[in-house]
Parts: sequence; C-alpha cells; structure tokens
Amino acid sequence: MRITEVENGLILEDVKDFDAKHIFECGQCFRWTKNEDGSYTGIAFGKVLNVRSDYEKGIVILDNTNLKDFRDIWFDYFDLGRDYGAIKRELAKDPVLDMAIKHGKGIRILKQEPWELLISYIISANNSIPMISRSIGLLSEMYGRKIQYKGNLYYAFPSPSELHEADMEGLSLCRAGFRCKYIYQAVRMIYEGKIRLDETAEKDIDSVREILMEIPGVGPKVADCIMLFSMQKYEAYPVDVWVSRVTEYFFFGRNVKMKEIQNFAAEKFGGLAGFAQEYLFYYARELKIKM
DNA sequence: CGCCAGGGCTAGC
DNA sequence: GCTAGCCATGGC
Repeated sequence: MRITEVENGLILEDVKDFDAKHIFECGQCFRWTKNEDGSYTGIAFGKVLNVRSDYEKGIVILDNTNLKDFRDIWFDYFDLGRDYGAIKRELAKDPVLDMAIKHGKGIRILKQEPWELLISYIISANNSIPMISRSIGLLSEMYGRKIQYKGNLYYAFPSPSELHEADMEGLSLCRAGFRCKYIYQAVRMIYEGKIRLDETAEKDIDSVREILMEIPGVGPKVADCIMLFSMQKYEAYPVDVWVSRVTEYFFFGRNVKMKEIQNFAAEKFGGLAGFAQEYLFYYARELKIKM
C-alpha cells in the first residue's frame, strides 16, 4: 500500500479488497451515509471522515484526515493489516460462500468502538436499520460533541459521561421505544465501571459473551455483534433474522433452532465465521431471501 | 387493519 | 433448560 498526503487528506494506492459501498452498506455500521458523488461520509472516534474507493484500481481516497490519524485510527478501523484475499479464498471453497463473496467482495470488518456498538446494538433489537441509524443519530445530536466539515454539522457519538447526563425523558426522544430503558441502565453500568469494556474485550469469546449479557438489552445476538464488530472476535457468528434465513435456506433447507445454526457455523467456518456471516448477511439482503 | 424490523425479557412449564 | 407472548416505533 502506498500513501500520499494531499490537501486535508490521503490517497491510498495498491489497496486490496476494499469497496466503500460494501463496507458501509453491509450492515455492520450505522453512521455512514452516501453522498451524491458516490463517496461516503461518516463519524467514528470523534472524527468526521470522507471515503471514496475504486475496487478495481485499488485506490482509496480519504478526506478530512492526516497521516497521524491514519496511523492511530483509520488503519485499524478499516482492518488494513488483514489479508482479506486469503480469507475469501478459504471461504470460497464452499459454493454458497463463493456466490456471497462475489456480491460483497470488498467487505472489510470495521474495528469500531465497543461503547458505541453496545448502545447501537441494544437499539438494533427487533428494529429496522433506518430506524437504528436514526436513533443513534438523534442520541448523538442531543448528547454528542459537534464537529464541522465542509460547512455541515456532524455529531460524535456521546461518551459514557455525556450519555449519563440524560434522564429517561431525554433518552426517549431518540425514538428507540422500549429499548430506551435498556440504554439508560447500560449507560449506568458502564459509567459506574461495573463492566469495563476494554478489559472485557481481552477475554475469550465465551467469557466476553457472558459478561456482555449481564447488561440489560444485551442477549446472545447483540453480544455477538459487539464482539465481532468491535472486539475482533472473528469466530462470532451473530444470528439475526437474515443470517438465520440465509443459513437455513442454503445449508439446511428447513427451519432450525439458533443453537443448530451456531454449531454449524463454528464447525463449517471456524475462526472465519464472522467474515462468512458478513458476506452471507449482505448477500441475503441483496437476494431479499424470505422463508 | 395487518405484518415486519440485525431480539431480549419474563412468566410459565 | 425451553417456549410464547409481549414490547415502542415506524414503514409498507
């Protein structure tokens, strides 16, 4: 990968397996929006970044950043140290995954912030992706820090202490419905240090899942998403309605219990289950599989 | 009106 | 340990 500094940004060349559309639209993140020019603008780690990519040419253009932030934040955020070609070659030995990967060949699993994902995936329960994004955006507008970029206002996701300022009435304004009381309690558990997410992330996957599920609103699915998308537990295989459908449709041919799906994923994909899950999720939503 | 959305909680068995 | 019914909100 070659890096060139330009005015208020960077040009990355010889970048493999990177497609902004696949990365930002495969469902793992909620704070990136597409612009008219095809680029994406999003907020992470308290910073606004604009991204455009050309998969075939291997070019990624980052605007509103610099070399220091690239090294400190964005290299890891975009998981640029990982060989996705090798992952895809291994998974594509299965014909179903081969098809799914052709649809989302430029997916990379973002390394997001555990705190933000905890709240975001609590909101995700029995909710729709546009609604989830809206609630997270509203929370950020109400309690997060303002950031300006190209004349527009953006809002960082609020810190635990910032969200701790919110009472139930304030939280309910984010329109997350019955999940607001879970947010309220989760904020307090983290703010009071009852659970330390950074320390938790260091433990093995079963311990992490158990600890995360002590938090109200966090069940097995939400815990798996937090672990996969922010704690680098790539053996996690979050089973939502789409993954359930696509796994049943292609690998079972019938409805099965969640436990069976997870056993299947662990045996079939092993340590790459999380990557397989993302290719399949994106593929299932493209196909609009219903069962 | 109904059903569904990146599920989790609770009661009842 | 397992399952059924419930849950706020909004789109369709």
